[in-house]
Amino acid sequence: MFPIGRLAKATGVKVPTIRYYEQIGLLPAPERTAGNQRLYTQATLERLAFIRHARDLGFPLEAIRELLSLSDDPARPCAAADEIARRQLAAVEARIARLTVLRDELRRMLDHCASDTIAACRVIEVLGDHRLCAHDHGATEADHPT
Amino acid sequence: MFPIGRLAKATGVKVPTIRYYEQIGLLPAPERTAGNQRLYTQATLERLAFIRHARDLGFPLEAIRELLSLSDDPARPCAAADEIARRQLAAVEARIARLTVLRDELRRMLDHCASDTIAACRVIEVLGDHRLCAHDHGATEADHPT
DNA sequence: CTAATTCCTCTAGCGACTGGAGCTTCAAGG
DNA sequence: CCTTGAAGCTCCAGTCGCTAGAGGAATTAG
Repeated sequence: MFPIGRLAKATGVKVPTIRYYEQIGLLPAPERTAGNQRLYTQATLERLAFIRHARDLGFPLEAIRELLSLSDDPARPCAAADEIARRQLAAVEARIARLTVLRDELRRMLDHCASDTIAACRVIEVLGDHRLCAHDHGATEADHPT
Repeated sequence: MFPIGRLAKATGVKVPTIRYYEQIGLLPAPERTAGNQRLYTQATLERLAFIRHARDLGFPLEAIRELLSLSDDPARPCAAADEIARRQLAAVEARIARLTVLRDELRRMLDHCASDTIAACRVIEVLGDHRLCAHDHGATEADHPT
C-alpha cells in the first residue's frame, strides 16, 4: 500500500493524470488513509502500467477502456481485443503514410529555400500556393505535433 | 466580395472554423453587409488558403501566426521562416519514427494473437508488460489517432 | 516540534476546433 | 411584392487528454 506519488513515479504517469483516470472511471477509487489520502495496491499499479503502455501506443482512452474490460474477463474470446488492435494498426499505418507525404513536402520546401529574403522564400511561397505541391488536400485529419 | 459560405467552399475550411480564426486574430475582421453578414475579399481567401495549407502540413496555429507576420514583411530575411519549417520537419520525423515502432509492435501483437481466449492473447499481454516490447517509454508525447 | 514535502478538492485552461439553439438576413420563385 | 428556404448571425457548451493553480490538510524527516 503506497500513496499516489509513489504510483506516479513507478509508472511514469503524473499525479493529476492518475486522479483524472480515477475520475473518468479508468482506475477504481482506491482505499484511503484516515486523513483521506489515496492508498494503492500492486494490482492498481499493473492496471495503470497497462494504461500507460496503451497510451504510449496511441490507443485512445475509449479503446483502453474496452481492452481493460476485456482483460477483466479472461475467459472471453480474443477476437474483440484483436479487432481493437487491428483497427489501431490501420489507423497508425494511415497516419504514417500521411506524415510521410508531409515530411517529403517539408523537405522539398527546405531544399529549395536558399534565398535570403522572405520575398523569395520557398517556404512562404509553397504555403501560399497549393499548385506548388503534390499534397493531398482531401484529408481533414489534424495532427498535434510538438 | 463574397460571403462566408463561398469562402468556406473555396478553401475547404468550415464556416465555424473561419469565424474561429477571426476570433483568435488569424484572419482580419472583414467588412459587413448592412445586415451584418461578413464579406470577404480575394486577399482574405489567399490568406486562408495559406493557413489551410500550413495546417494540413501540421503547423500549429502559433507557427502559422508567425509565418503570416513574416510574409507581411517581404524584405526580412528568410531564416526565420526556414527555422519554423525546420522545426516542423523535425517534429514530423520524430512522429514518424515513433509511429513506426508502434506499428511494428501492433503487427507483432497481432501475429502472435492466434489463440482463442483472452488468457493467451498477446494483445493484452504485451500491453500489460512493458518488458515484452522494445518501445521507448521516455517519450511522453501523446498521439491521437482516429 | 517544526518545516518541508506531499497530498487533498476544486476549478479553469490548453489547442483547434465542432455542434447546437435561437434568431436574422438574403436570394429566388411565384 | 411576398414567401420560403437556405445561409448567415451570436453565444455557449462540448470534445480529448490532460495540465496548472488556488488554498488548504496531512504526512514525514530532522
